[in-house]
Amino acid sequence: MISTHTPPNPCCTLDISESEKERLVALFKALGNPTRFEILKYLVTHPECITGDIVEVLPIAQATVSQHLKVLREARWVMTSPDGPANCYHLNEKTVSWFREKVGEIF
Amino acid sequence: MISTHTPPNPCCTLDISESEKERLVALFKALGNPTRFEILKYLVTHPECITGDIVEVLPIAQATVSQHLKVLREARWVMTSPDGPANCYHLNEKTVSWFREKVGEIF
DNA sequence: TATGTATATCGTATTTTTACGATAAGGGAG
DNA sequence: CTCCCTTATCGTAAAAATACGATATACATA
Repeated sequence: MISTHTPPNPCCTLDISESEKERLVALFKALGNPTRFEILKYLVTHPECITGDIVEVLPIAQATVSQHLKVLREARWVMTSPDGPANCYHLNEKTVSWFREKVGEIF
Repeated sequence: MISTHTPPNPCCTLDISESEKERLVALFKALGNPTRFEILKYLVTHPECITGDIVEVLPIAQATVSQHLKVLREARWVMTSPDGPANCYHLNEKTVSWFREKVGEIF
């Protein structure tokens, strides 16, 4: 059988800047972990909850949850605001809508 | 300051099955890597290309590209069909639309 | 069947991620 | 100031991801 392949056209590429690409990869990476996905899913339905609530729901140590929350914070999937001695977590709606927009553009 | 926090309502959760969750996490994880994201981005604008085309574009070894392609295959982000002695890669449109749909449902 | 081309897989070294207990840090109550 | 509650960070061990050269596999052709 003879190959039907022709070399790809090098001119056309998606209009995504390097920094946008890095940002998107970071967002994908942050959610590419079962625990962090679970946390985000929880925050969708429990918009205002403190760290302790999340720790209670998950079967892992408090230190590990805190570490995962840090990853989600640094990826800006979530934001936090102090609530007495605790920390209140909620989705970062800006990130969510930006992510959806970009996913729509790419695919 | 007194905390304004009230315990979260445990009854409501997103309607996502365990298997759907695992599938979504795997999709996120697969794209949470700069090289694999680059490959997928390339496939969007170069719908029918062989492994060698991708290897030429990327600054990493052929073996590494092949390994990343395997991850994308196993996550079902891409499909492959033989083309002579080579392998022709293309996006898995079913996965793309399912992913978009689920992202829309969650966020 | 022997050869060349294209790609996947193997074995392995290095880096990164993940998880934990222990400890520190920040704020409110007494 | 001292105690307590909540959460973040530190130090570290184990597991997973990443990258590479070398090698195997698959296919087409002479």
